[in-house]
Amino acid sequence: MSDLLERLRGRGWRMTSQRRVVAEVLDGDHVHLTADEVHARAAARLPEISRATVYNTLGELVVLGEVSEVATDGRAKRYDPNGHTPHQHLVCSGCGSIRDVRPTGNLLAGLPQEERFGFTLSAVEVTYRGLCPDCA
Amino acid sequence: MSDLLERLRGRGWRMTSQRRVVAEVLDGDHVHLTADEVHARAAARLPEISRATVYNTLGELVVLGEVSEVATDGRAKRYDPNGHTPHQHLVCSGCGSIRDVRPTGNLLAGLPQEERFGFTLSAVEVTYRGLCPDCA
DNA sequence: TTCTTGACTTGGACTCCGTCCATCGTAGGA
DNA sequence: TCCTACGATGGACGGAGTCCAAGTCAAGAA
Ligand SMILES: [Mn+2]
Ligand SMILES: [Mn+2]
Ligand SMILES: [Zn+2]
Ligand SMILES: [Zn+2]
Repeated sequence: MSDLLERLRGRGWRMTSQRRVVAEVLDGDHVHLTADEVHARAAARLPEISRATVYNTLGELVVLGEVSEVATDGRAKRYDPNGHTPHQHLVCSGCGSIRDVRPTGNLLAGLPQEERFGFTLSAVEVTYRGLCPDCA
Repeated sequence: MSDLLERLRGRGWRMTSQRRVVAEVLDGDHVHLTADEVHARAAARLPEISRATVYNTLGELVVLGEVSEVATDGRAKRYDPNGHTPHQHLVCSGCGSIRDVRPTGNLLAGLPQEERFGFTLSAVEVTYRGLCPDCA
């Protein structure tokens, strides 16, 4: 994602300091931050950045496929900078921590034709739940 | 779920008209209603029932395992009366409709040991996304 | 370099979903 | 029938996210 800014410029984005800072925050550790966490980290570099702009920018990055949204529960959505490498999530039922995981096999294949009810499948999201070593 | 009321009585539930009505609403079609939809249907039979009571009762039913919560997006949670038969969901990206589906195979088996990071797995949720025949 | 303009940002109001709480009512046992 | 602890009520409250009118500024034009 280091060339994210290039790709955005290539797509005609006006490169503002706000967008740059949000992109840099996501470019750091591959964790799964909430919008407010992104805002807090962005504000550390650019104090006046508004929540609305963080939401706008995250939404744009999602549409562009650079970032994906993860909604594991009824809490705040988390933003996943790992947008280009398909993967699934392992969520701790205790502390809520999230790990990226790569299950084997074709997940779509698990749903037999007669269970598809005429739908055109496009994606599968799998959430594995359990207790992490610390919470066990 | 027709004997739900029996099971609840057996668990020491005080049987109020409110709880009875909420259970009856869920006992109808096996659809996936939001809490407010449950409230609307319950209020058709018992006009004074409050939203708080609907939320309380749904929460209790979830804890008892009679009903499960489904959070497919950032919108309102949906309540699934199909609590005793494990199944997954097929969600239309167009209209948001939800169907119960039963994938084949052991879903937990898809996550190899070295991808479990010491977690003790307890459940897997799979959401298949695509377009329903109407939206395609 | 300066000018111009429409894309972008801002902050606050607003909505939606859900929780909390003080108070009132009642199911069900004595 | 009476008592009382459990449950219901509704209104205040909170978190997450959206919307909007007004102000700002990135970047192309000259
Ligand atoms: Mn991820
Ligand atoms: Mn279901
Ligand atoms: Zn944990
Ligand atoms: Zn549809």
